[in-house]
Order: sequence, then C-alpha cells, then structure tokens
Amino acid sequence: MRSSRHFISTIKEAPADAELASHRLMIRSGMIRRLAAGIYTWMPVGLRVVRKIEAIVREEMNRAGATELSMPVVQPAELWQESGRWDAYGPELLRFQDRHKRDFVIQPTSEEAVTEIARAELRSYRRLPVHFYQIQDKFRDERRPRFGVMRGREFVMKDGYSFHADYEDLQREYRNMYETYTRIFTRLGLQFRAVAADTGAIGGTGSHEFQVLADSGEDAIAWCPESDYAANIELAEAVAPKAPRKAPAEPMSEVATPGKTKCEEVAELLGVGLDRTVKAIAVVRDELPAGTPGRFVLLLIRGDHELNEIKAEKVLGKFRFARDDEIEAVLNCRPGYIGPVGAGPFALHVDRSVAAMSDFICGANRPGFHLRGVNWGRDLQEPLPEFVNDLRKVVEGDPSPDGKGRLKIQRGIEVGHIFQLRTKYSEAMKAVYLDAKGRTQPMEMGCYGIGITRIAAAAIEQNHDERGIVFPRPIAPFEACLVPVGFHKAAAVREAAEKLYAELLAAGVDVLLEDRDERAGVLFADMDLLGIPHRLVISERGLAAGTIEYKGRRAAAPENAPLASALAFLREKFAAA
RNA sequence: CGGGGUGUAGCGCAGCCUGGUAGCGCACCUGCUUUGGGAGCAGGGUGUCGGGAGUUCGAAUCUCUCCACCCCGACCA
Repeated sequence: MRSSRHFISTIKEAPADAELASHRLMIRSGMIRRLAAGIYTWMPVGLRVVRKIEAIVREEMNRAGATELSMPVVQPAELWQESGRWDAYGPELLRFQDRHKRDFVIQPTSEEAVTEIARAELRSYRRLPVHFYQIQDKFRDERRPRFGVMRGREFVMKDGYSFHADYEDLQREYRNMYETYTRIFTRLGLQFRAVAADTGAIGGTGSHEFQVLADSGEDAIAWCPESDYAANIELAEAVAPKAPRKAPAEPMSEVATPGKTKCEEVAELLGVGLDRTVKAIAVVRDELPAGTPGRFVLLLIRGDHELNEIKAEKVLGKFRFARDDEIEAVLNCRPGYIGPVGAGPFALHVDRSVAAMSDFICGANRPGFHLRGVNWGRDLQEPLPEFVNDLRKVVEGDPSPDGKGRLKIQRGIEVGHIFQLRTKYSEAMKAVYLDAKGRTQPMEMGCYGIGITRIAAAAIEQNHDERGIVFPRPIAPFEACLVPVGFHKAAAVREAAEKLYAELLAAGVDVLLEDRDERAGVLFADMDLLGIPHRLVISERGLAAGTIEYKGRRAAAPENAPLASALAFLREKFAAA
C-alpha cells in the first residue's frame, strides 16, 4: 500500500474532550472520526486494525470448531418478547418501528435470533453440538458513551452461541472457548487476565471475563498472586472475619458530631480508625408495596469498606437508594446521622465485617450526633443469620477466598466474556431436540463474546508512548513501513524504494510505502503516531554506502543493514519481535 | 436520571462581563525558499458565532426557549 493512496489523515491537536490516551491517539492518527455520541466512522487506517483483529479471532474460532454465520442487525420485537428481554433489557435496547408501525430492535446481542435458528434446524441430538458465531455491528444505547470506541454505542463484536445435548458437553465447549480466548488474546499481543465474573443481565451460570490490564480500565479485578484465583471485583467474595467478635468494652454513649456526616470526618473527630465506624446506607425495594416490612432497608457497611451493589442485589432483589426526603420522613433524621439503633421501620442487612464488630461508631438517628461503644446483642438486636451477608467490595489485602494468600486489585478493560447460559433461552423459546430415546429435551446453551473494536482501543491503551501508538505487530495497520527520504527529488532513491517495495510485497510483507511529498520529519512523525512496528529508511546517504536504515518502533536508536539483504534483515526483526 | 459546563472556520481557542457588524494558532490554498524528526517568508478566510423567538437603531455579546455535545455523580449517610 502506498501512503499517497491510503488517506492518511493525522492531526496534531486532538479534540479537547478526548480523555483517554487511546481515544486521543485514535483521533490524532486518523483511525476514527466521530459522527455522533458514541458513534464513529472507521477510517482506512483504523479499519485495517479492526480487520486484523477480526482475522485472528475468525481464524481461532474456526480452528476451535465454531461455524460462522451472520444474523440480521434489525430483529423483530416478537422474538425479544418471547425471550422476555423486550421488557428486561431496558433503555439500552434500541427500538424503532417500521412503516407498518411494527416494533423492531437493533441487536445488542443475538441470543434470540440464533435460538430461532437452533430450534428450527437442530431437531435431533445427531446434529448437536453446534457452535455458531458472527462478527458484526452491535448497538447498545449506553447511558453514557465515552472514551471513544472503548464504550461506544455502535461497535463490532464477535458473538458466538453453542448448543449442546447435555451440560457436560456445554462444559467441554466452555473450556474449549476459555482456551481459545486465551490463544486469541495472546496472539493479539495483549497483557490480559481471565477472571471469574458475574453473569449479569445475560443470565445463566458460570462465566469468565477476559480483561486487558490497564490503569484506565473501567473494571476492577481481584486476584491472588499465591494462587490462580482471579475474579471481577463485582463477584470476589469478602470472606467472613475468622477472629471471634470481642466482648463489649465500652458503654454506649451519644457524642456530638456537628457537621460531620461522613465516616471519615467522624473517625477523625473522635480520633479513631475508620474501621471502627459503620455507615448505614438507606435503600428502598420498590417492588414491595408501601407499608410492607422490609421495603425500607438499612445496609450496614464498615466505614472503610464500600457497598457492592451486585452482591446486595443478590440478597435484596432490585433496590434503589432512598431519597433524602424519604429518609427524613421515616426516621425524622437527615442523612449523615442515621444508624441502626432505633431505625424504626428499616430492616437491617449487615455485612459480615460489621457483624463481627464490637464497640463501633454509627449515626444516632439524631441530627448532629453519633453513637459510640455500640454492641450487638446489648444495644441492638443480634441480627439473624439470613440478614448477615457479604455485601461489600473486597479491598487490597483481603484474604483470598480460596484461602491461599491475600488479594491484589488491578484495573482492567473487559474485552471478552464467556457464559454458560444453560437452558434460559432454550426453555423460554422452546429450543428442544429429540434425544436417542425419542424424548424431548431443552438444549444446553453457551455464549461467548469478544469486543473487536474495543480491543483496538485497549491495545493502544496498553501500548503507547509520547510519540504515539506502539501497536503489537499482529494488529498494526501495517507491519512495516518503507520511508524514502527524497522520493520526489532523487531518482536513485525512488528507484531503490520502488524496487525494495516490490520485493517486500512479493515476499508477503504488509508494508506501507511512504511516497507522500512531505518533509522527512512529517513522515517519521506520522509513522510513529500510527505505531507501525518496523521502519526502513532509504536515503541518498544510505544508498551511497549500500545500506538501509532500520528502526523498531520501541527502539531508541536506528541501525544500518546492507540494502541487498533488507528483506532477510526485516524477517529477522519480525522473528525477534 | 440528577448536577455542572460548553457550543464562534476542519481542529484548538479568544472575543461575551461593559451590544457597534468577527479574530488568533494549527490545518487548508497559491508562490518562493527549504528538504533526515511535525520548515520559513509572503499572500489567501474557507463562518447561517448551535437553532428559534424576544429586547434594541443595532445582538456572537442581553433575555427566553429548544437542541447538541462534554464532564461529574448516581457507594451518599
């Protein structure tokens, strides 16, 4: 490819709203251009990266025994009503009507469409297992799209769906996909970690996420250096304290804490550790009618811990945070001073750490006052076991749930997710087959996603420097570039460049010939910005000596090689990289 | 969804407070010079000042309204 014909369009200044390095660099390098919030055009250079990622994913999926098909982006509402997701998915599901006023959706994933195929085509156990996958556009009307294509609304995803006669076979395919994903992300040149994950809205049991490690990631993962434990922080269990609760040592007393509404402030005022305080988070379960006991809940979390909403939802079902006016109406106390002692109609749900505390500090349900020396059993009723649960996020240094050491916390970008769906969709949509004995059975299902376009952003997030992107070779828009200095001035340079360019192309090297009529500095800067991993420079100076200059994108300084053996030299560098 | 902010040339911004008919840098076009790390000089403005309504002799500027986009929050007791 010649740069003069490839629409290279770099800019020096990125839009002011591009926060993330990857977002900024993708704009500056001309990989993407924004069309609307969370919606981007893939420019020629960016599209090459996407296509390379797709090719690796496709190759490994095919190798793993999956079969590619392509389902419609526009899908009828009936299918989604049948699975229940028309109601369950919420506003992220983009819906519209056609000219006949019939409802449609733009697919955010394709469980329904693929199950429709499965139930029509897979009538016999003899046709199972089957694994269909597709690589194409998805649309999710994100509440807040940001970070360029990292969290865009329209994006490219590889989504695969497998159908099995029994759970054992689903588990076999799940392991197969775990290994396939590991191979894919390794080949893509990414640093990643597979972690146990929550199954979330998609449903089912058993799930792993593949997280690219990056400080800017939106997810937090907890892992144990001493074992192979790794989980999304949403899921990671905070194990119950082992030490028995200490006996009460202080009497309960009220202390004035005017203006101190946060645990941090109260702890500082009283000169005690944050882990001696308890915060009370008021929530409401709207599905319980007004007046029902348990509609208002007070969640008790240790002051130095944070609520894990996903864990709380597993215990409580759907809930929302109480409004200030609701708290005042029920407790006659404003937020900041509420607590479990005398909390009236609020049901108490207690984190395990709090249940193990004694002589703790909490709000007094009286504005401007907290209680200290509070103890379970003595000052407030000992909570029943079903009201003591794991409600908090794990923190660095917590014991690993597998008992083999202490947890570390790291941030990550979710680029892959595999699920065992079991029979959630096959039962809802009656995807059944006949087994060897002629009995009707629901199919066991798995689903497996990879965020193709997000990988491009994640790779840049993980690989960049002050001059621009540093692409891993497998996904670089070009694996090498040939930069002639004086292409439009010196016939000798042009001839040598054309000759070597033809030789590299014939050898199958994915090379960009920089034939634009620009100053050398512009060409070098652009090649660095684009992150081309290997660079060859032809110049009059070099030609006189019979040499060509080589520089790796990460290398500090260039080196020279004989022009005659440039191809062999480049191949050595490829092999070494 | 809640709070805040911003919309002026392709991009980054100034001008707005205190109304007088639009400007800077980059990019872009022309010419000359330059030519191995984002060149220099000279010339060129490519704009419904987000849309609409209002106040006014006069609105980018003041008022109202709508829209778009961005940021923060939605763990706060």
